[in-house]
Amino acid sequence: MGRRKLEIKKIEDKSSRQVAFSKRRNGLIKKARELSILCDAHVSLLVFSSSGKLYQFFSSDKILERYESRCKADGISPAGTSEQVNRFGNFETSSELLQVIERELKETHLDQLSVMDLVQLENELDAARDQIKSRKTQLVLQPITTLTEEEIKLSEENRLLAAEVAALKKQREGNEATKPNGKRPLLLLI
Amino acid sequence: MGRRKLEIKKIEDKSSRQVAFSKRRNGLIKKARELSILCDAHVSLLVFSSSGKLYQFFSSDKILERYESRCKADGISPAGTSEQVNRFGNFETSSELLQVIERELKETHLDQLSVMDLVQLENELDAARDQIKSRKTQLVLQPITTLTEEEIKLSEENRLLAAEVAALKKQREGNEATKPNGKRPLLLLI
DNA sequence: AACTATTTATAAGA
DNA sequence: TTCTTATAAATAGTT
Repeated sequence: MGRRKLEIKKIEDKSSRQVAFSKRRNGLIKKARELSILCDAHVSLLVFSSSGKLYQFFSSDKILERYESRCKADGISPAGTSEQVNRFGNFETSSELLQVIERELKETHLDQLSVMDLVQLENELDAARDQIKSRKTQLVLQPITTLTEEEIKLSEENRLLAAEVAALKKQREGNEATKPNGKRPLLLLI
Repeated sequence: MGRRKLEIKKIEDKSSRQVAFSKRRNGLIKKARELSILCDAHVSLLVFSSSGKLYQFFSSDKILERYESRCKADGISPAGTSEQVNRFGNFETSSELLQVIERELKETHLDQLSVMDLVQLENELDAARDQIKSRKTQLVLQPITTLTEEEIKLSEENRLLAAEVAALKKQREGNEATKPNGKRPLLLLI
Protein backbone atom coordinates (compact mmCIF):
# COMPACT_ATOMS: atom_id res chain seq x y z
CA MET A 1 0.00 0.00 0.00
CA GLY A 2 2.32 2.69 -1.07
CA ARG A 3 3.93 4.24 -4.05
CA ARG A 4 5.42 0.87 -4.89
CA LYS A 5 4.81 -2.70 -4.08
CA LEU A 6 7.05 -3.69 -1.22
CA GLU A 7 8.75 -7.03 -1.03
CA ILE A 8 8.34 -8.64 2.37
CA LYS A 9 11.91 -8.88 3.54
CA LYS A 10 13.95 -6.93 6.03
CA ILE A 11 14.25 -3.27 5.09
CA GLU A 12 17.98 -2.65 5.01
CA ASP A 13 18.01 1.12 5.22
CA LYS A 14 17.85 1.87 8.90
CA SER A 15 15.96 5.12 8.58
CA SER A 16 13.33 3.67 6.27
CA ARG A 17 12.98 0.72 8.56
CA GLN A 18 12.35 2.95 11.53
CA VAL A 19 9.71 4.93 9.67
CA ALA A 20 8.04 1.79 8.43
CA PHE A 21 8.10 0.36 11.93
CA SER A 22 6.38 3.36 13.38
CA LYS A 23 3.67 3.41 10.74
CA ARG A 24 3.02 -0.29 10.66
CA ARG A 25 3.07 -0.66 14.42
CA ASN A 26 0.36 1.96 14.71
CA GLY A 27 -1.61 0.32 11.96
CA LEU A 28 -1.31 -3.07 13.57
CA ILE A 29 -2.47 -1.85 16.96
CA LYS A 30 -5.37 -0.04 15.36
CA LYS A 31 -6.46 -3.16 13.56
CA ALA A 32 -6.09 -5.27 16.68
CA ARG A 33 -8.36 -2.88 18.48
CA GLU A 34 -10.88 -2.87 15.64
CA LEU A 35 -10.97 -6.65 15.54
CA SER A 36 -11.64 -6.88 19.24
CA ILE A 37 -14.45 -4.37 19.11
CA LEU A 38 -16.09 -5.36 15.84
CA CYS A 39 -16.00 -9.08 16.46
CA ASP A 40 -16.13 -9.27 20.22
CA ALA A 41 -12.78 -11.01 20.28
CA HIS A 42 -10.03 -10.89 22.86
CA VAL A 43 -6.72 -9.75 21.50
CA SER A 44 -3.26 -9.50 22.97
CA LEU A 45 -0.50 -7.83 20.99
CA LEU A 46 3.09 -7.32 22.03
CA VAL A 47 5.65 -5.63 19.80
CA PHE A 48 9.31 -5.18 20.61
CA SER A 49 11.16 -2.84 18.30
CA SER A 50 14.61 -3.92 17.20
CA SER A 51 15.95 -1.41 19.69
CA GLY A 52 14.05 -3.11 22.47
CA LYS A 53 11.20 -0.72 23.11
CA LEU A 54 7.90 -2.37 23.99
CA TYR A 55 4.50 -1.51 22.56
CA GLN A 56 1.39 -3.36 23.60
CA PHE A 57 -2.33 -3.72 23.20
CA PHE A 58 -4.75 -5.78 25.25
CA SER A 59 -8.41 -5.76 24.37
CA SER A 60 -9.26 -6.91 27.86
CA ASP A 61 -7.97 -8.08 31.15
CA LYS A 62 -6.21 -11.34 31.79
CA ILE A 63 -5.70 -12.47 28.23
CA LEU A 64 -2.26 -13.75 28.92
CA GLU A 65 -3.50 -15.65 31.96
CA ARG A 66 -6.17 -17.14 29.79
CA TYR A 67 -3.56 -18.13 27.26
CA GLU A 68 -1.39 -19.70 29.89
CA SER A 69 -4.15 -21.81 31.35
CA ARG A 70 -5.22 -22.80 27.87
CA CYS A 71 -1.71 -23.94 27.09
CA LYS A 72 -1.57 -25.93 30.28
CA ALA A 73 -4.83 -27.59 29.41
CA ASP A 74 -3.46 -28.39 25.96
CA GLY A 75 -0.18 -29.65 27.37
CA ILE A 76 2.00 -26.96 25.81
CA SER A 77 4.41 -24.80 27.76
CA PRO A 78 4.16 -21.01 27.45
CA ALA A 79 5.04 -18.25 29.88
CA GLY A 80 4.07 -14.78 30.90
CA THR A 81 2.05 -12.76 33.36
CA SER A 82 0.21 -9.77 32.17
CA GLU A 83 -0.23 -6.08 32.50
CA GLN A 84 -3.40 -4.44 31.44
CA VAL A 85 -4.07 -1.83 28.84
CA ASN A 86 -7.72 -1.69 28.06
CA ARG A 87 -9.35 -0.51 24.92
CA PHE A 88 -9.85 2.97 26.25
CA GLY A 89 -6.13 3.18 26.71
CA ASN A 90 -5.15 2.44 23.16
CA PHE A 91 -6.97 4.96 21.06
CA GLU A 92 -5.27 6.48 18.06
CA THR A 93 -6.19 10.09 18.65
CA SER A 94 -7.89 12.05 21.37
CA SER A 95 -10.98 12.62 19.30
CA GLU A 96 -11.13 8.92 18.72
CA LEU A 97 -11.06 8.40 22.45
CA LEU A 98 -13.95 10.78 22.84
CA GLN A 99 -15.88 9.04 20.09
CA VAL A 100 -15.29 5.62 21.57
CA ILE A 101 -16.41 6.63 25.01
CA GLU A 102 -19.41 8.49 23.71
CA ARG A 103 -20.45 5.51 21.67
CA GLU A 104 -19.91 3.16 24.55
CA LEU A 105 -22.04 5.27 26.83
CA LYS A 106 -24.79 5.76 24.29
CA GLU A 107 -25.10 2.35 22.85
CA THR A 108 -24.25 -0.01 25.61
CA HIS A 109 -27.32 -1.83 26.73
CA LEU A 110 -26.51 -2.35 30.34
CA ASP A 111 -29.39 -4.70 30.91
CA GLN A 112 -27.92 -7.18 28.49
CA LEU A 113 -24.52 -7.43 30.14
CA SER A 114 -23.51 -10.02 32.66
CA VAL A 115 -22.05 -9.15 36.01
CA MET A 116 -18.63 -10.06 34.79
CA ASP A 117 -19.06 -7.82 31.76
CA LEU A 118 -20.11 -4.99 34.02
CA VAL A 119 -17.17 -5.52 36.31
CA GLN A 120 -14.87 -5.37 33.35
CA LEU A 121 -16.50 -2.29 31.94
CA GLU A 122 -16.22 -0.57 35.25
CA ASN A 123 -12.57 -1.46 35.51
CA GLU A 124 -11.96 -0.05 32.06
CA LEU A 125 -13.72 3.15 32.89
CA ASP A 126 -11.70 3.45 36.07
CA ALA A 127 -8.49 3.03 34.13
CA ALA A 128 -9.54 5.63 31.58
CA ARG A 129 -10.53 7.92 34.38
CA ASP A 130 -7.14 7.57 35.99
CA GLN A 131 -5.48 8.47 32.72
CA ILE A 132 -7.66 11.51 32.43
CA LYS A 133 -6.98 12.61 35.95
CA SER A 134 -3.32 12.21 35.38
CA ARG A 135 -3.43 14.25 32.22
CA LYS A 136 -5.41 16.91 33.95
CA THR A 137 -2.83 17.12 36.67
CA GLN A 138 -0.13 17.52 34.12
CA LEU A 139 -2.00 20.23 32.27
CA VAL A 140 -2.61 22.14 35.44
CA LEU A 141 0.94 21.81 36.65
CA GLN A 142 2.44 22.79 33.33
CA PRO A 143 1.88 26.56 33.63
CA ILE A 144 4.25 26.81 36.58
CA THR A 145 6.92 27.62 34.07
CA THR A 146 5.74 31.17 34.32
CA LEU A 147 5.08 31.31 38.03
CA THR A 148 6.91 33.34 40.62
CA GLU A 149 8.95 31.75 43.36
CA GLU A 150 6.14 31.96 45.84
CA GLU A 151 3.68 30.55 43.40
CA ILE A 152 6.00 27.67 42.81
CA LYS A 153 6.05 26.97 46.50
CA LEU A 154 2.29 26.99 46.63
CA SER A 155 2.10 24.77 43.63
CA GLU A 156 4.44 22.23 45.13
CA GLU A 157 2.59 22.25 48.39
CA ASN A 158 -0.52 21.60 46.41
CA ARG A 159 1.19 18.74 44.70
CA LEU A 160 2.17 17.20 48.03
CA LEU A 161 -1.39 17.47 49.21
CA ALA A 162 -2.61 15.72 46.11
CA ALA A 163 -0.12 12.93 46.61
CA GLU A 164 -1.15 12.61 50.21
CA VAL A 165 -4.78 12.35 49.31
CA ALA A 166 -3.98 9.83 46.62
CA ALA A 167 -2.07 7.79 49.15
CA LEU A 168 -5.00 7.90 51.53
CA LYS A 169 -7.27 6.82 48.76
CA LYS A 170 -5.00 3.97 47.86
CA GLN A 171 -4.85 2.90 51.46
CA ARG A 172 -8.60 2.95 51.56
CA GLU A 173 -8.83 0.84 48.47
CA GLY A 174 -6.53 -1.67 50.01
CA ASN A 175 -8.92 -2.02 52.88
CA GLU A 176 -11.91 -2.34 50.69
CA ALA A 177 -10.86 -4.89 48.22
CA THR A 178 -8.57 -6.58 45.82
CA LYS A 179 -6.53 -9.48 46.62
CA PRO A 180 -4.06 -9.21 43.76
CA ASN A 181 -5.25 -12.08 41.68
CA GLY A 182 -8.70 -12.84 42.98
CA LYS A 183 -12.02 -11.94 41.53
CA ARG A 184 -13.36 -8.90 43.22
CA PRO A 185 -16.89 -8.63 41.89
CA LEU A 186 -19.12 -7.07 44.46
CA LEU A 187 -16.52 -5.10 46.23
CA LEU A 188 -16.94 -2.53 43.53
CA LEU A 189 -20.54 -2.01 44.47
CA ILE A 190 -19.71 0.31 47.23
CA MET B 1 -12.19 -0.84 3.24
CA GLY B 2 -15.27 -2.17 1.68
CA ARG B 3 -18.44 -1.19 -0.01
CA ARG B 4 -19.25 1.06 2.89
CA LYS B 5 -17.45 2.75 5.71
CA LEU B 6 -17.84 0.63 8.80
CA GLU B 7 -18.37 2.14 12.19
CA ILE B 8 -16.11 0.59 14.79
CA LYS B 9 -18.58 -1.01 17.14
CA LYS B 10 -19.67 -4.55 17.71
CA ILE B 11 -21.23 -6.09 14.63
CA GLU B 12 -24.61 -7.23 15.80
CA ASP B 13 -25.43 -9.72 13.07
CA LYS B 14 -23.82 -12.93 14.17
CA SER B 15 -23.10 -14.22 10.69
CA SER B 16 -21.55 -10.99 9.49
CA ARG B 17 -19.51 -10.83 12.65
CA GLN B 18 -18.14 -14.31 12.08
CA VAL B 19 -17.19 -13.51 8.49
CA ALA B 20 -15.58 -10.25 9.50
CA PHE B 21 -13.69 -12.02 12.25
CA SER B 22 -12.27 -14.54 9.85
CA LYS B 23 -11.19 -11.94 7.33
CA ARG B 24 -9.75 -9.48 9.81
CA ARG B 25 -8.04 -12.11 11.90
CA ASN B 26 -6.17 -13.30 8.83
CA GLY B 27 -5.36 -9.75 7.88
CA LEU B 28 -4.07 -8.98 11.35
CA ILE B 29 -1.83 -12.03 11.47
CA LYS B 30 -0.48 -11.23 8.03
CA LYS B 31 0.37 -7.70 9.11
CA ALA B 32 1.95 -8.89 12.32
CA ARG B 33 4.16 -11.17 10.29
CA GLU B 34 5.06 -8.42 7.81
CA LEU B 35 5.98 -6.03 10.60
CA SER B 36 8.27 -8.56 12.20
CA ILE B 37 10.04 -9.33 8.94
CA LEU B 38 10.24 -5.86 7.42
CA CYS B 39 11.30 -4.09 10.57
CA ASP B 40 13.16 -6.79 12.44
CA ALA B 41 10.71 -6.58 15.32
CA HIS B 42 9.48 -9.21 17.70
CA VAL B 43 5.76 -9.68 17.70
CA SER B 44 3.38 -11.75 19.77
CA LEU B 45 -0.27 -11.90 18.80
CA LEU B 46 -3.03 -13.82 20.53
CA VAL B 47 -6.63 -13.78 19.37
CA PHE B 48 -9.51 -15.51 21.10
CA SER B 49 -12.70 -15.62 19.09
CA SER B 50 -15.90 -14.91 20.98
CA SER B 51 -16.52 -18.65 20.89
CA GLY B 52 -13.21 -19.26 22.59
CA LYS B 53 -11.07 -20.54 19.78
CA LEU B 54 -7.43 -19.44 19.90
CA TYR B 55 -5.36 -18.11 17.01
CA GLN B 56 -1.79 -17.00 17.50
CA PHE B 57 1.32 -15.65 15.88
CA PHE B 58 4.81 -15.41 17.32
CA SER B 59 7.60 -13.92 15.27
CA SER B 60 10.11 -15.68 17.47
CA ASP B 61 10.52 -17.72 20.59
CA LYS B 62 10.26 -16.51 24.12
CA ILE B 63 8.51 -13.25 23.50
CA LEU B 64 6.16 -13.75 26.40
CA GLU B 65 9.07 -14.55 28.68
CA ARG B 66 10.72 -11.39 27.55
CA TYR B 67 7.59 -9.44 28.25
CA GLU B 68 7.27 -10.93 31.68
CA SER B 69 10.77 -10.04 32.73
CA ARG B 70 10.34 -6.56 31.31
CA CYS B 71 7.28 -5.98 33.44
CA LYS B 72 9.11 -7.06 36.53
CA ALA B 73 12.02 -4.80 35.70
CA ASP B 74 9.69 -1.84 35.15
CA GLY B 75 7.78 -2.44 38.34
CA ILE B 76 4.53 -3.21 36.58
CA SER B 77 2.44 -0.14 36.00
CA PRO B 78 2.78 1.49 32.57
CA ALA B 79 -0.83 2.65 32.38
CA GLY B 80 -1.98 5.45 34.60
CA THR B 81 -2.89 4.67 38.15
CA SER B 82 -2.51 6.87 41.16
CA GLU B 83 1.15 6.02 41.09
CA GLN B 84 1.55 8.49 38.28
CA VAL B 85 0.36 11.18 40.62
CA ASN B 86 2.81 10.21 43.29
CA ARG B 87 5.56 10.22 40.76
CA PHE B 88 5.26 14.00 40.68
CA GLY B 89 5.81 14.26 44.38
CA ASN B 90 9.56 13.75 44.77
CA PHE B 91 11.62 16.32 42.93
CA GLU B 92 14.55 18.41 43.98
CA THR B 93 13.76 21.28 41.69
CA SER B 94 10.74 22.40 39.77
CA SER B 95 12.63 22.26 36.49
CA GLU B 96 13.12 18.58 37.10
CA LEU B 97 9.41 18.32 37.56
CA LEU B 98 8.85 20.22 34.36
CA GLN B 99 11.04 17.86 32.43
CA VAL B 100 9.07 14.88 33.59
CA ILE B 101 5.80 16.56 32.81
CA GLU B 102 6.98 17.50 29.37
CA ARG B 103 7.95 13.93 28.68
CA GLU B 104 4.61 12.73 29.94
CA LEU B 105 2.79 15.17 27.70
CA LYS B 106 4.62 13.99 24.66
CA GLU B 107 3.78 10.41 25.25
CA THR B 108 0.17 10.92 26.15
CA HIS B 109 -2.60 10.62 23.65
CA LEU B 110 -4.67 12.97 25.69
CA ASP B 111 -2.51 15.91 24.85
CA GLN B 112 -4.97 17.47 22.47
CA LEU B 113 -7.61 17.95 25.12
CA SER B 114 -8.17 20.99 27.26
CA VAL B 115 -8.67 20.87 30.98
CA MET B 116 -12.35 21.54 30.46
CA ASP B 117 -12.58 18.62 28.07
CA LEU B 118 -10.87 16.43 30.58
CA VAL B 119 -13.09 17.53 33.43
CA GLN B 120 -16.15 16.82 31.36
CA LEU B 121 -14.76 13.50 30.28
CA GLU B 122 -14.07 12.56 33.83
CA ASN B 123 -17.58 13.51 34.83
CA GLU B 124 -18.99 11.44 32.04
CA LEU B 125 -16.95 8.47 33.10
CA ASP B 126 -18.06 8.90 36.67
CA ALA B 127 -21.67 8.98 35.60
CA ALA B 128 -21.22 5.90 33.48
CA ARG B 129 -19.49 4.21 36.33
CA ASP B 130 -22.38 4.96 38.65
CA GLN B 131 -24.83 3.57 36.15
CA ILE B 132 -22.80 0.45 35.85
CA LYS B 133 -22.48 0.06 39.56
CA SER B 134 -26.18 0.35 40.20
CA ARG B 135 -27.00 -1.96 37.35
CA LYS B 136 -24.55 -4.44 38.75
CA THR B 137 -26.08 -4.18 42.19
CA GLN B 138 -29.47 -4.75 40.72
CA LEU B 139 -28.27 -7.75 38.79
CA VAL B 140 -26.56 -9.39 41.70
CA LEU B 141 -29.20 -8.73 44.30
CA GLN B 142 -32.22 -9.64 42.24
CA PRO B 143 -33.56 -13.19 42.62
CA ILE B 144 -31.55 -15.66 40.68
CA THR B 145 -33.35 -17.86 38.24
CA THR B 146 -31.11 -18.42 35.30
CA LEU B 147 -27.69 -18.76 36.80
CA THR B 148 -25.48 -21.78 36.61
CA GLU B 149 -24.24 -23.57 39.67
CA GLU B 150 -20.99 -21.71 39.71
CA GLU B 151 -22.61 -18.37 39.15
CA ILE B 152 -24.86 -18.97 42.11
CA LYS B 153 -21.88 -19.68 44.29
CA LEU B 154 -20.15 -16.54 43.16
CA SER B 155 -23.23 -14.49 43.67
CA GLU B 156 -23.64 -15.60 47.27
CA GLU B 157 -20.01 -15.04 47.99
CA ASN B 158 -20.47 -11.60 46.56
CA ARG B 159 -23.37 -10.85 48.81
CA LEU B 160 -21.33 -11.72 51.87
CA LEU B 161 -18.45 -9.61 50.70
CA ALA B 162 -20.76 -6.71 50.06
CA ALA B 163 -22.11 -6.85 53.57
CA GLU B 164 -18.62 -6.99 54.96
CA VAL B 165 -17.50 -4.02 52.93
CA ALA B 166 -20.59 -2.06 53.86
CA ALA B 167 -19.71 -2.58 57.50
CA LEU B 168 -16.15 -1.44 56.92
CA LYS B 169 -17.36 1.58 55.06
CA LYS B 170 -19.67 2.61 57.86
CA GLN B 171 -16.84 2.25 60.29
CA ARG B 172 -14.76 4.49 58.12
CA GLU B 173 -17.22 7.31 57.70
CA GLY B 174 -15.58 9.59 60.22
CA ASN B 175 -12.52 9.72 58.03
CA GLU B 176 -14.49 10.41 54.93
CA ALA B 177 -15.99 13.55 56.39
CA THR B 178 -12.67 15.33 56.07
CA LYS B 179 -13.14 15.48 52.35
CA PRO B 180 -15.27 18.37 51.07
CA ASN B 181 -18.01 16.87 48.97
CA GLY B 182 -16.74 13.42 48.47
CA LYS B 183 -14.91 15.08 45.65
CA ARG B 184 -11.96 13.32 44.06
CA PRO B 185 -8.46 14.10 45.31
CA LEU B 186 -7.14 15.52 42.10
CA LEU B 187 -9.89 18.05 41.83
CA LEU B 188 -8.07 19.86 44.60
CA LEU B 189 -5.56 20.89 42.04
CA ILE B 190 -7.97 22.84 39.93
C1' DA C 1 -15.81 -18.94 -1.49
C1' DA C 2 -15.42 -15.41 -5.16
C1' DC C 3 -16.15 -10.94 -6.68
C1' DT C 4 -15.56 -5.76 -6.81
C1' DA C 5 -16.55 -1.18 -5.24
C1' DT C 6 -14.60 1.40 -1.72
C1' DT C 7 -12.13 2.42 2.06
C1' DT C 8 -7.86 2.22 4.44
C1' DA C 9 -2.98 1.72 4.96
C1' DT C 10 1.25 3.19 3.71
C1' DA C 11 5.87 3.92 0.61
C1' DA C 12 7.95 7.72 -1.18
C1' DG C 13 8.57 12.24 -1.50
C1' DA C 14 8.53 17.03 0.38
C1' DT D 1 9.56 14.26 12.45
C1' DT D 2 5.26 15.43 10.11
C1' DC D 3 2.33 16.02 5.94
C1' DT D 4 1.03 14.91 1.45
C1' DT D 5 -0.16 11.90 -2.24
C1' DA D 6 -0.09 8.11 -5.42
C1' DT D 7 -0.75 3.46 -5.10
C1' DA D 8 -1.18 -1.04 -2.99
C1' DA D 9 -3.87 -3.75 0.07
C1' DA D 10 -7.70 -4.92 2.89
C1' DT D 11 -12.28 -5.74 3.23
C1' DA D 12 -17.90 -4.87 3.40
C1' DG D 13 -21.49 -6.06 1.00
C1' DT D 14 -22.95 -8.91 -2.74
C1' DT D 15 -23.45 -13.16 -5.63
